[in-house]
Amino acid sequence: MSRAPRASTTDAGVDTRYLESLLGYNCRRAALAIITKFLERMAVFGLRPVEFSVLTLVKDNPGITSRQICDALGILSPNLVRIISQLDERALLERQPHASDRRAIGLKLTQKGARTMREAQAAATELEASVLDRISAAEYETLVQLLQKIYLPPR
Amino acid sequence: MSRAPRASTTDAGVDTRYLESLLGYNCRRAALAIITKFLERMAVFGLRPVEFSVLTLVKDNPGITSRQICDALGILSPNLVRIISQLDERALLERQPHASDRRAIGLKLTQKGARTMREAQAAATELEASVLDRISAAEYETLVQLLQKIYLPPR
DNA sequence: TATTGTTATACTCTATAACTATA
DNA sequence: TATAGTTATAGAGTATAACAATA
Repeated sequence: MSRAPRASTTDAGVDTRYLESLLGYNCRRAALAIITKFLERMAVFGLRPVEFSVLTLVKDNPGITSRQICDALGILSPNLVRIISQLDERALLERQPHASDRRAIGLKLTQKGARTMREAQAAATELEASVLDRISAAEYETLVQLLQKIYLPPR
Repeated sequence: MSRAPRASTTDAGVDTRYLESLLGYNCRRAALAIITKFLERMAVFGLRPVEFSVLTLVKDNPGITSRQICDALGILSPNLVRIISQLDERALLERQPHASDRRAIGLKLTQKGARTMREAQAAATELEASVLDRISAAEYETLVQLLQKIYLPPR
């Protein structure tokens, strides 16, 4: 694990080499750069990253519960309540009684929600493609796979 | 840019494939996983990620100003004031009049700060090494380089 | 007129405890 | 006794406006 790579020094002559050798620092800076563009592009749909993620899970898993969303996204249930309520008020999803468990609530997209997500995911895919200005398609695939090895439980 | 990789479905049978195809999502999840370990490991030094980053910059750039730190880390000056004050109160760094600009304040580590950072950076390097349980040394190097291509201005 | 450091402040995000209704 | 969803609330993190001292 070599501790001193290439980027000697940043803009104003500040030595940032040590920080740039740390994986957590680089992940966070890269995530921030990408999310900033995501925020700008998704503003037209009124969707922040969490809302986009929640609606994606509801789309691909009709009848999913809040608990399952929390587990999948790593967020806490009290913090999901308002998000779901607001998406419901905006008529992007609807809550329906769960088949077997009367404590739980199944979620599914409304027609409006489905339409919005078709457009939003198309925009997200465009954004993904735009990183190919900086890295090759092969590097992109490698990057995604390596990131998943970092945070996904080993299979 | 292929849109449906390997990890079919997560723990509770939830389909997360689309999210896992997005770079921003993967970066954020990986960053979160790494930062969680960082928080645990650095608790003994009482250092959060920002404080670790600030002290690192002060260590490698004695006399650095708040403005330069803000630029390098991408944080806003009003939010740095308290961080610097607290590090000063803890006697980890000290403020000294700037040589040429009487508006600015130069920062440098105290002896205690230097000692703390020697230990903290050793711990950080250990943490870096621990990701080699999940990826190879070559993959590690590749990952860091690709992440920097994402967020650093092209050179 | 612009910049460094600062205060005050607001808004979002994240985290914990505790309640209800079901299981 | 445990779980799904909820409420209330506290603490981080992040954002903008405005000021004093200096450039």
